[in-house]
Amino acid sequence: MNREVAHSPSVFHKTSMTRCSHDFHVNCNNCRLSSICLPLALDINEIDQLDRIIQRSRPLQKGDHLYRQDEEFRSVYAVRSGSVKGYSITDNGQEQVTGFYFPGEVLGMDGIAKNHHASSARALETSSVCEIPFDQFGELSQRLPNLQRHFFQLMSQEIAADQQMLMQLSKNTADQRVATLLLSISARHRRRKLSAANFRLPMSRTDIGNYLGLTVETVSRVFSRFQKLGVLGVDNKEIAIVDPEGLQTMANGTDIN
Amino acid sequence: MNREVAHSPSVFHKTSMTRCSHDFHVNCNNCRLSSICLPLALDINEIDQLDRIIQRSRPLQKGDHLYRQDEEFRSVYAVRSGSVKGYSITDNGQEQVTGFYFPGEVLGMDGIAKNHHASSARALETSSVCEIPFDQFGELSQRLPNLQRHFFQLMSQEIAADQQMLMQLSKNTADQRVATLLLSISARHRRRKLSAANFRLPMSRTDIGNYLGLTVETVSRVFSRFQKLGVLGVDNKEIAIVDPEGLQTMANGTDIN
DNA sequence: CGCCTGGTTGAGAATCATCAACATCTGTGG
DNA sequence: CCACAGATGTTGATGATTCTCAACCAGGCG
Repeated sequence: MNREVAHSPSVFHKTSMTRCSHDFHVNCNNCRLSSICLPLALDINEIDQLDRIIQRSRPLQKGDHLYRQDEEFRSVYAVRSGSVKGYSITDNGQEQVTGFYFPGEVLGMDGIAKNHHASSARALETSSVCEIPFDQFGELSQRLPNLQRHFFQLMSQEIAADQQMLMQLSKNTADQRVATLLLSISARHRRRKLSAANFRLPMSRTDIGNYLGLTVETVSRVFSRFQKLGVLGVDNKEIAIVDPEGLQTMANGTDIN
Repeated sequence: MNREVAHSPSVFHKTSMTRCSHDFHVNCNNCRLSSICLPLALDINEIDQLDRIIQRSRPLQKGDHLYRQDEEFRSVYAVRSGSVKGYSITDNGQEQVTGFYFPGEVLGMDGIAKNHHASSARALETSSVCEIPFDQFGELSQRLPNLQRHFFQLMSQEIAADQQMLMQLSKNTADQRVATLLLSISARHRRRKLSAANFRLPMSRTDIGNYLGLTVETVSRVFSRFQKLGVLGVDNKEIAIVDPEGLQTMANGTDIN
């Protein structure tokens, strides 16, 4: 059971003494997120088998890494609470934010191909995650068709989402991009039975800009403009969607079709 | 109407397009592409099982669809010859090219999630493809760990590639985007043991622009500029990479950091 | 209290889109 | 085989969105 690896800086590989000390009672069956997370397609017995390979550690602090680019790939992760930012660094040292992950969402799948993580992931706030060792997961999904199928679907979803994002970056204005991101975050809150209208953005303006292919300044201006138009309420990271329809219109492109 | 080729015609070795693609008894075992395609990770016996579920139809003509957006998802496809364009249509009717697929490459995986294709795919030229019915494929990969693993990797690769593309669109100039695309196509030719320096682009300038988030005019100008700089030879769709290093420099960003 | 990070706002600059004209290619039918 | 028409590609002039540079403000923390 000694999987601790000295060369790895990830928190997961140096928490042996704290694992299971507080969280042993959390499992997939009693997890509020099971209906939108990996267990989604499984029956009780299957969930139990999945649960047995999942590792839960103590919460990550803001800024802690789940994994780093080029590190050996071992696991995929499901966010349990908090939020996580995925990003990668180009050859010439620029950062590109590749996604934001909220509770119930799975990340790390881009590392499967090369057995090394193609991106890094760090907590945007205090967060906890479930680690799913991929070797064991592969074996398990060999035995559970439902699990295999669901994971295929999960990866497919990620592909489709990324392509949606390509569209964003390729065709949309700054206004449209920001509006779309806010609507996406709103929808993900709704999925978790949280307020779709009022929420706190866990990421910085810089991260938003980076993700959307815009500068901080532009993002800030868009927020201000939306507020002035009465579509949004903006108080630093607190966001209120005052006029959802209006925001949707902005996302579609201001001009009438 | 004689074509007066005023610009460096010597760099071109016209690529012959007359390869016979209607082999009658094509199978994965005798396919030239098996080492870079789905069979990659399988042994002879396993390839045979895979081969048995693959359907091969007569070649597609230029413009023919493999599948259309929103159509029910049944299969993924591997390109055997020719080339394919993936694209989707937004709510407001705009087209977004999501990828170009060359022999040995697999497409259609974005349809798995919702059981409906999230994009369309059409042949850019006369092409043949292998159709892989996904139900059977799922069952088979249930029995063949190697196949499951390889397909996980394939999807992961697609995710990583899309995220790479996000970076492109988000951070790079027109020059960098075009340079990167050309280098990508070049590398994929090399993988198939074809000339990495001289090839024919199967897609239109419009498609390139659409894919890269640029207008046709911009793409055209970049091509002209690269030619003027002695990096490329451009004769309509025939491309000669005259100075690969130079092109790589353009892809990285012209300015030194 | 002052520093530092993160956010906002303004003015000017740059890249790329748009509009427009023209050139070239393709393929179809005479 | 040629002629023509529509599609595709090229080039130029102009303009808009967004970036860059810069100043300033606000909040958190030593």
